[in-house]
Amino acid sequence: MKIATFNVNGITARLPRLLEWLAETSPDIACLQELKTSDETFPAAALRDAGYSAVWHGQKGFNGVAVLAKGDEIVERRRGLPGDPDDSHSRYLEAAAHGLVVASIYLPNGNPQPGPKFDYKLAWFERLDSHAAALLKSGTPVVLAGDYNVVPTDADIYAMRSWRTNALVQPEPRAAFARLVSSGWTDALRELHPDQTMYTFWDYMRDAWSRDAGMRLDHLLLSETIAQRLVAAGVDRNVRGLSNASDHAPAWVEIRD
DNA sequence: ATGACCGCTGGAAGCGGA
Repeated sequence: MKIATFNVNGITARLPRLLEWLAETSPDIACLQELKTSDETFPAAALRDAGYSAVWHGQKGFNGVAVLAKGDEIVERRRGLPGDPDDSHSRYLEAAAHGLVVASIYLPNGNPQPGPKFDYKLAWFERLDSHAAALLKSGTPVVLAGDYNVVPTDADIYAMRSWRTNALVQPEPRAAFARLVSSGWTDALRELHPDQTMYTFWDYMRDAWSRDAGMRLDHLLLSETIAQRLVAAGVDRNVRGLSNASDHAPAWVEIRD
């Protein structure tokens, strides 16, 4: 079974590329981020025609997350993280499909830092940490997949020089990510590819793609019973090189049945 | 090298993104 995550950077603009990618790679479950559209304008019919059921939490203009599952399997479990009733951003959606629980995560970017957006990022991370602990405690097989907006280590970015003050590489979100992983999750891409660059994002600016000036921002964290079944993990880099591409490429894991 | 690219909104330039 293949589970993927893809920050589409606008599902309206990206729909042709998204449908191509689904047809070519046929993930059983796909988590999407940055829909940048409202619930009413989510392209559910086109995805259904492509063979996928979906749950989604849209937001006009920015944010927005969805989970797709092959067939009619998907059931929504939760929209939004517990812990802050005033949080209006569409950044967390949890669903059950094909015998798993899967969450689509779009962690706040946090720039500029320091500042209120960075504080929001760290607070959101704490709420994710608490909820992830509750999921682990339940014993359910879980995949937490999405755009964490964290470059975990210096090995996950082409160069630190022009990003040193950026929220993506600060010690606090890095520590939060490391703490989350060490609480019982497996960072699937790093687990199977400890020494390779596994970039998932290349900036539109400064010819980042052609220079391979990328970074690893999109992660799939596996609970223990899923991690034991992990057989492959990768990034569909070619998707980033297409015309009208998102600035992220899909990342995926293959789980033994 | 603080470089100027995208998508979206609104109906122009500005915001948010990373």
